[in-house]
Amino acid sequence: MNFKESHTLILNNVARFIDLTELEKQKYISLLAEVKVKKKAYLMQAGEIAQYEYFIAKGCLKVYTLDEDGAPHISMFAIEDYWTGDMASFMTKEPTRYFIKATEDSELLGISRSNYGLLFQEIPKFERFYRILYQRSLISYIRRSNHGISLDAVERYIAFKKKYPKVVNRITQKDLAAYIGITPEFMSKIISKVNRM
Amino acid sequence: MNFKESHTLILNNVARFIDLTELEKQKYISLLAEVKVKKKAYLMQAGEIAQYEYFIAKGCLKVYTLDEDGAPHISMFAIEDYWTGDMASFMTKEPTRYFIKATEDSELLGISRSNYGLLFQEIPKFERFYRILYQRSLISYIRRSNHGISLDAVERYIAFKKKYPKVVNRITQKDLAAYIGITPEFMSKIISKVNRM
DNA sequence: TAAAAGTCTTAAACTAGTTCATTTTTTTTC
DNA sequence: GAAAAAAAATGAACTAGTTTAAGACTTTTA
Repeated sequence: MNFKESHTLILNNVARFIDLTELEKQKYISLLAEVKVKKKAYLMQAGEIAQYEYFIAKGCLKVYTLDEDGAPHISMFAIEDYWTGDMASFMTKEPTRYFIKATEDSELLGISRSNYGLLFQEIPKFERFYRILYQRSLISYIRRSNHGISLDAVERYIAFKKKYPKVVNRITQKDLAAYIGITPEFMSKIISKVNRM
Repeated sequence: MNFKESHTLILNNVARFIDLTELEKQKYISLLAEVKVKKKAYLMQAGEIAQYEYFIAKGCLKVYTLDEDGAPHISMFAIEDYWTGDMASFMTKEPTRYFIKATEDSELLGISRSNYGLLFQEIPKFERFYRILYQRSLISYIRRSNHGISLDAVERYIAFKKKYPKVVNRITQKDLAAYIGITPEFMSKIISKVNRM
């Protein structure tokens, strides 16, 4: 994939909520950095300060923390047409507690902190874009955290498969367990149980 | 409390992120509805379509869903200077799955769906206000959903007490259990255990 | 201010999910 | 394409949190 394609993708993503003139499109693209991450490479590691927010043009990454026992907790799988990063660290400049690791060769577009600030000055419409983007993210986070509490592990697995059917086939069972919030052993049990149903 | 006080509160809240002229302040206030809810009364019930987003000037409310077994899961306690409602239902006009019930006599300011739309037309600065508000909510939701997964019940209780020391004394142990995600019986055990430490 | 309703405590039996240990299968790497 | 590394499956012993039940304490309401 050349960068023309990733630019088209991100412009289509933005066009969901705001209309940009040709000039604004060019300006926006000029504020983005092109980033490639090989499978198993890290885009971010705990302790660093997040310098970019990312749009994924191609590939798949897992976003996770490690608890005190060193066990990973995956908070999201980021694929094409999604946004990722650690907004808390990006905004506050505090060190992140997240790792972001590519599970496939991936191509991203990143916006730096200073360009993120510039963007609102130069194209105020982007306040609206991000207002709507964050509003929608908030809605889906709230839904998800409710599911996390009120459903048992089997139901959470079935809900994930239903909501992200394409993702299930691109990730390992172990990573899925770390996302669902159970051990790989129990995940294995669940899957063979669900398949038998 | 008369409404002047609640207006001052909401304007101070908004002033955290944007500056308004006197005229804009008046315009904004004119778009808000004054709402009072008595203790134990509902601000919202599952099945309704959310018509307002609310700012709490005074009081305390619990936001919760009921699972298939009829057990409540509290997703937040909303107190003075916080915002509440069901944004998903407010935005999509789908019926809400939430109940919002006052745990104390409360006074709120509500913005209707049509006024929310108007607000952005009349005072575009509010795109920025909500962009930042949602961004910060998102950050705290992400933090919280991570805690929910990686901490055990005792740790979740201690974290809640530390983060919201004023709220703990205003709610019942039963409601706290429904928020932490455990049974009231186990909550009772935890509290006597933590007090003995 | 008495009775009713709701909340809190305690304890024993139970269950969803963990831990640990071993074997089989799949994927990666040279 | 063989060897090494990682992922998946299986099973037995274990634990954090649930369920059920019953009595004590507090708050609400008439």
